Amino acid sequence: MQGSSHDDVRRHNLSVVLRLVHRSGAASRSQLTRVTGLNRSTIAALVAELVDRGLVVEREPSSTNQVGRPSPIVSVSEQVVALAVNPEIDAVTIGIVGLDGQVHRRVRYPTDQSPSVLEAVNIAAAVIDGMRGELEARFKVVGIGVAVPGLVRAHDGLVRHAPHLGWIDEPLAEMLEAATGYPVLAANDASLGAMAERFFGAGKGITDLIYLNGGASGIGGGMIVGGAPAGGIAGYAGEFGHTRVSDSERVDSAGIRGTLEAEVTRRELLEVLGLAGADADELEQALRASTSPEVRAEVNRQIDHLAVALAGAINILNPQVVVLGGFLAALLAVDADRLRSAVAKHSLDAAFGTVRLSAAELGSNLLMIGAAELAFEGLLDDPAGLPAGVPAGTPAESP
Amino acid sequence: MQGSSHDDVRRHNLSVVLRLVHRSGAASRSQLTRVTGLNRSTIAALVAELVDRGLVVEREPSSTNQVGRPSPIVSVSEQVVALAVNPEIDAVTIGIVGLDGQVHRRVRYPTDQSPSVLEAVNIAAAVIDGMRGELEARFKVVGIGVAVPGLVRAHDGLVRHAPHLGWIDEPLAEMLEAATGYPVLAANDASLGAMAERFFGAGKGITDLIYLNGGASGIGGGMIVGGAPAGGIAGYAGEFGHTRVSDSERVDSAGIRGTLEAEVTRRELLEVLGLAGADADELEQALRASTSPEVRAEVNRQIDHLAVALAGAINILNPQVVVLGGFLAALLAVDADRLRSAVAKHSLDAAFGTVRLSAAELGSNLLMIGAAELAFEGLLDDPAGLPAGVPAGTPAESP
DNA sequence: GTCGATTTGTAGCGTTCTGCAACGTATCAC
DNA sequence: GTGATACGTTGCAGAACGCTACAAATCGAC
Repeated sequence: MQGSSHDDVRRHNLSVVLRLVHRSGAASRSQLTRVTGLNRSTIAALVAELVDRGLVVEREPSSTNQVGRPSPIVSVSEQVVALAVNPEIDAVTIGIVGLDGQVHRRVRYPTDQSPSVLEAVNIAAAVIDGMRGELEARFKVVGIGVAVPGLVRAHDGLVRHAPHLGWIDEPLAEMLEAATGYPVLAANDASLGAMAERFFGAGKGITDLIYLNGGASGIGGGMIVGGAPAGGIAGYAGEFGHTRVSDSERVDSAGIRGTLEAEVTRRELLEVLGLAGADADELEQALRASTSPEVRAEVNRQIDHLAVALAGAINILNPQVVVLGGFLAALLAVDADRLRSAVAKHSLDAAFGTVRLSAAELGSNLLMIGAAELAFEGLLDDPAGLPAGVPAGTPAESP
Repeated sequence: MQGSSHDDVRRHNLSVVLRLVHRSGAASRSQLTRVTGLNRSTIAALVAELVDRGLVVEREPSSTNQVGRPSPIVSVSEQVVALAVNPEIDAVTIGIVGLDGQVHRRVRYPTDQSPSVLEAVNIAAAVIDGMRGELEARFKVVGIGVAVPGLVRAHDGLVRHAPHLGWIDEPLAEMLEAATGYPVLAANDASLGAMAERFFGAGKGITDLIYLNGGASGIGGGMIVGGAPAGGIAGYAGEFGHTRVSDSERVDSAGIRGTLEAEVTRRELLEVLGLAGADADELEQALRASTSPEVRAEVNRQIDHLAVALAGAINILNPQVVVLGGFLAALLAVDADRLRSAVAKHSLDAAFGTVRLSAAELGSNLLMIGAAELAFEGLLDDPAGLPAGVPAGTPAESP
């Protein structure tokens, strides 16, 4: 419950302008005046300050087809980037992501076995050190965002429990910060996926959204509630995978019976298809192509269970859009009608009537964009907070 | 995505100060400076404006036991009230609620049968007309808030579906506004209950909270997510009653099978106890007193099903507190340990570890306070928005 | 190609609100 | 009573935005 003063007004307005160009990619100054409701002269001053700080650039408009003096186009500076890190069971992926959402570079560093925290940190730090020349020459790095497949405590980036990596209570953010010298934030991968889809994917402009992702190791999710990412009190929110959907004895990765994650699995789809492995696109292709009644039965079984979980979430959250990623998107693609009517059977008409079921749009860049967004958040909240025009600090010694 | 100007700063600061005294009941000016971070002189000016507008009053502190010049105590004016209306299956309740959360008056108008919208509006309007003399002499009325047992569209107060009242697509707010001349807002009763408990009851100061209420006609709920009431895209959020908790064939009021509302019912508790009817306290007494194994078995069955729904909600929302009202509070009171361990069995340790399970505290005033809060919301957001001035019939101020 | 209409950038001024510093005042402890 | 402390009060300065007037750039009509 804080009061605000003039400094806050300026900060807020800078933040609003930077967020707008961050999300839209580019906007004319006159568009900014209309959207923000601020005065022309104020927008001019705000944009000038953002240009000074090296966060945005102005360029002449190309051809407007409009009467009147042309308004300069404001777009995000291509030099401002965040680093994205995503440790997985078989690799650590590191990326350079621009403030405009563009993924400049992505390095996937495969590991023989599931990496320990120390290994993951060392890999990330080594890759980042390798890029440091490029980063310092061409870019201004605001920080590092880490997408972790597990529960992450929001405020300090402690990994409480990442079952598939076998991590428990690991101070990941702290370690990576010490190893690289950049500020580090970490969050659950699916929550970041939700944020990415919301801003740059299937949920553009949506204020209430549920995102569910199906991966090799289970089902995770995230939500946007009332326009803000909902993390819960400690950042553990969004665990849709452990929602109960049946009375069966199957257990999930957390040992809970009859849950979504226990009933709806990528592994079983691959098995019934007779495939050893497949990426998301291949799986979807195979499911569509198959005419086997066994495959069909398994797909139907999984769709029906997925529907129960979705209906429950929809009844509780009344969202506008449900975004499905990974193999859940494949289930939607194969039989959207069945999924829709199954959800309808378990949900309230009023709440489900307006819901759109969408497949995720961002594909393999999803987590890079989401993690980067996490790192950008501080800058977007307070564009004047960081020192203007100065790249991030010096590297510290490795642990 | 709006910019802010000077007017907004002032409005925001007035709003912050009024909200603080609204929730705390009273605070010294020096406390306000500390909490808001604003300057002494600014607080003085803000409080002076709120006093001018008749929204708060200042009084001399009684005994501070502190060195230094005593700071005036700022508290909400007792003249500012909202009207609360709650149509139910067997009565319409109307109340006068102060900005300090005090319920000045409550009138329960019983009906022979479930009232139609028109009847409910007419009853409310008649009762309010009856109070009008008092209202105009002693109070300043900011508006009417209605707590409806059903789905209500947030922005215009249309009752989409109130199953127990048999209302479908009724423009309740509009009708009551026309009948009384006061601005009217309406929302789901359980969502308002969540808000009331959050500000004045078991969830004081909590930012992430789930509220579930068990009534004669079913189970409703509401949530506070990240400090804000979560209504979803149309205000239908919080329907925990229709969460699936078993594979059984029992159906709930919406015709959905195996849901919380189908399995956990007040009626069955009364039946097994051999009671014809009982209020919440009597039911709790009877359950505690009973030694019958049948009663025990039914209680356990209901607790176990309730636990599934709570666990699902906790996994998804990661709240700090779960507040149970109505007969659900009785289940908690009878065997909190069983409920706790049953929830633990279905939820993630990290998410459930920190959750407090509480009984609702506000009892019979819950919906009056919640509905009034809805009506106050506009005033709290913009204390200067309504015409300034002194309520009618106020004695002239001394020179 | 010139002229008017339209839209937007730019510069200077005024308004509003908050912060700050100095001073006044009420209470407590001795 | 006297000093210390905390807070209210007053006057002034600074910061940010809106407003107005003017300049500039584009389009369309003739």
